[in-house]
This record gives sequence, structure tokens and C-alpha cells, in this order.
Amino acid sequence: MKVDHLEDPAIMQWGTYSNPLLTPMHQGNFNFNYPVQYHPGTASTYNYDRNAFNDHYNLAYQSGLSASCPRSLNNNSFDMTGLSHPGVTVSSHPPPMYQRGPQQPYEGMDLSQQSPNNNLMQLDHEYEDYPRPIPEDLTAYSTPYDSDISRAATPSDGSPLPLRDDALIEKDQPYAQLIFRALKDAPNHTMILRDIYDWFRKNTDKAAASDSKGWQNSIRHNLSMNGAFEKVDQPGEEARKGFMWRLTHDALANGVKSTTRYRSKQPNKRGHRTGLYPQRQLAGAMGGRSAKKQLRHKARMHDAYRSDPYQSPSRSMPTPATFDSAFNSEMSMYSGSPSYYSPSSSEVDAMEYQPDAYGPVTDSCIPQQAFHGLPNSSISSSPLAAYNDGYIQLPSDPAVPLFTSSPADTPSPSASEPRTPDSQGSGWDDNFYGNMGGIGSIGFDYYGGSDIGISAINQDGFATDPLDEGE
DNA sequence: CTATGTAAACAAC
DNA sequence: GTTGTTTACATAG
Repeated sequence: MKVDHLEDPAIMQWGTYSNPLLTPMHQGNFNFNYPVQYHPGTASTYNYDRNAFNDHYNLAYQSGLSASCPRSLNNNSFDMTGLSHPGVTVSSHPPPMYQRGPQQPYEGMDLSQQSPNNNLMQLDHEYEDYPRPIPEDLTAYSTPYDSDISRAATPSDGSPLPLRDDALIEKDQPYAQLIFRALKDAPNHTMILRDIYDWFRKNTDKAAASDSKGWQNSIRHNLSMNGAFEKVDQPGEEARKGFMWRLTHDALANGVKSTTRYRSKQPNKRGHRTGLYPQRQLAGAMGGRSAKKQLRHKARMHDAYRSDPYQSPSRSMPTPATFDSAFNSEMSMYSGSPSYYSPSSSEVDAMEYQPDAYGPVTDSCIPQQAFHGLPNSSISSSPLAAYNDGYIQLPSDPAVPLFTSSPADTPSPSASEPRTPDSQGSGWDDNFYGNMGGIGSIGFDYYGGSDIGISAINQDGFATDPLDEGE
């Protein structure tokens, strides 16, 4: 087994990390008059494969000024993990299944955005190099974590270096955090459950510490309960095995928040039901993978949506790999916004699950980080901007200019402004700048159009939200 | 109280 | 048996 270091040493220079907000990409001469060129069919720009797993790989980002975006231009393109770099033909540990389409190099990509957090990258050597996947090889999934990689410190191995010193901290992190890390390092930030298990076996002591399988239960529990993780469908035969789990855009941008989604707010205040569920409502009566196709009891979840500022509206539904356009237009803040557009039960039920809803989206979008330096007012007053977890959605019409040079020239927000349903009054708009999702990235929280706060991501990947409304 | 871990019931593979 | 959802209890802080 080869345990090469996959990273280009030139890329892996931690010391060069300086300011996440001042990466070369952002330092480019910006004028905000450029109309975004949208070439839906430009093959050289992207190669959209309608696939759950490559939707993030197909973007060629050009000079940081414009991008064609198959809607789900992902943070991975600007990855803070540093794992999927242009020109680097290997990524750290993608199981072949995960990558269906060929990975496009990002010509103009910024290589300097390295996470300052060594923890996030220390695991790379654990994974094997692997050849570029055959596109149609969807069924031959083999976990990248071979069981025999007992990485028990084998000094003779050459480069054992299982975990660095700071890794010790990692072990004490909560499950949600660890899962976050696992996914963050994964290609597309997506993994299947078993690989998450394996990641835990390798990189944490949760597994070893417990003789039982409680830790797996906990992982599943967290995956289910924490809004940072979303399910995406697994194409092909493997779909039977379950979903893949992916970090939401919002999680990438904002970090993980607590796993409190459905937890009862007032747990049996009085009457403490000491005895184990004598009168207990059947726990998990609604559980199961049936959620995949039958959206049960959505209504009762809406309370949870409101109470959990981290929740995406349709957690029980597998999230299409990229935005379903209807979904997108209906709820443009599809994740991460506290004031959600809460679809009614019937609406949710109407949102039938479409396994093939990965179609390209008509809108062009550019990452908000491209607007670094632009006054907030300019952005928010743009008639085009619809903030969407790290991206600015643009209408299909490429002729419409984005911004004018002077604020005075800015056309007043028209009625056609695609605002989010709740951004007018009480909605949140998370408008992230900088290296989206990177440690230390900063975002501005808009509340009803007013810039009132700043969020940041701490070293642990947890978002610090000074305005976290706890209800 | 909140955040988290843990156990477990349960449903649908 | 596995995966995913949900409820419930315990406990640390």
C-alpha cells in the first residue's frame, strides 16, 4: 500500500496562509461593472454531468471574475480544505464511486487558500491514491478505508504520523464536529455512512473507546439530527445502500452548529418520568428510511425548523445534489437561514422526490466572495443579488449588468428583485466573504437588510453566531 | 437551561 | 443486519 503524500508540497505550505480575505483571487483588480458571462453550453467551461457527486467539480473559475455555474458551484472549488486542487490529479481519498465525471482542473484557481488549521488536513496521508475513476463505474464502490490499514503507530512504516499533536484535541470533539471534519476532507464533502464509520475508526477514539456500537448510533443520530449534514442520493445500484451524506453549503460557510434539531425543548419539565418509558410515546415510530419517499408528518417538524436556525427545510428529503430549480426559486434560502420559508405540509409533500433532479440550473451564479470589497449596500441593493448560501444567483440574462460603478447609478430594486421570501422583513441573509467556509472566514449577517453582525468560524469549525436567535 | 452522548424503538430497506 | 428518524434519558457545564 502506498501512503504517498498526495499534496503538492508547494500547495501544502501552511505558513503562507495569511489573510483569508485577501487571497490573490480577491486581490484581483476588481471593478464591479463586469457583466457576468454566462455560457451555459461552453464545454470548456464546465462539463455538467448531472451527477450528485461531480456537481462541484465542474466549474472552471476564470480569473475570479466570472463563472458559469451549474448552480452548485461549490465551496470545494475554493476549497479551504486544500484537497482538491487544480492540476493535482489526485485527491485525497475519494472512493471511485464518489467521482463520476472527470474532475476538471480549475485553471484560474487560487491555490493559496489553505486552511490554517492543520487538523483539517492531517489525514490526507491516510488515504490512498487512486486512479481517475471510470465514469460509468458506479457500482464498484470500495471504501477507501481498507480495514487492514491499522494505522496503529507503525514506526517502521516510514511515515506513520498518524495524528499530529493537535489531533489529540480532535478526539474530544463532539460527534457533529468530527463528522464535519470527515466530510470536509472528503471529495465533494460527501461520504457514505460506512466511510464515516471508518473515518472515525481511524481518526478518533470513539470507536475504540466503546466496545459496543453506540458510537455508530451516535454518528447516525448526528447525521440525522444536525442540519449541517444532508443526504444526497446515491446513483446507481449503490442507492440501496443508503444515502450519501454531505455537508451543506451552509455548513461549509458557517460551520457546524449544535445538534438540537428535534430535541424536545421542554423535556418533561415536571413529572420527570423517571421510569423508562412506561408511558413513553413510541420513539422512532416515524423513523426509518421511509423518509426517503414518504415525507411523513412534515408539519410537526416545522416547529423544529423555526427553533433550529441551522436547519434546512426539508431534511427528511434527500437533497438533490444541486438545487432543484423549483426548489430554488421557491425557497431561495434553501439552507442555513433561520427564518425559513416553511413550506406547509402539503407543500412539502408536493415536493416529491426526484432522483434525477440534478439538471443544470438556468441561472448563473457567482460566489459572493467575488464581491469582496464591495460595499454591502451595493450588494444588497443590486437588483440581481439573491443571496444563497454563499452564492449570488444571477438571472439568466447575461445582458443585465450586475452593478454600476456608483451607488447612485444603481437601479433601484425593482419589484422583480428576487428576494427571498423572508428577506424583506425578518429574514436572514448570510453573506459570506472571503474564503468561504475556511477557518477564519467571516460573513456578514443581514437581518432584514441591515448589516448587523458578523459571523466567524472558529478553529473547531463551529460557527460563532453572535446573533444566534435561540427562540 | 443548553449541548451532548447514549440508548433504543421503529421503519424501510 | 443496515440505514435513517425520532424520542427519551442522563449528565456535564
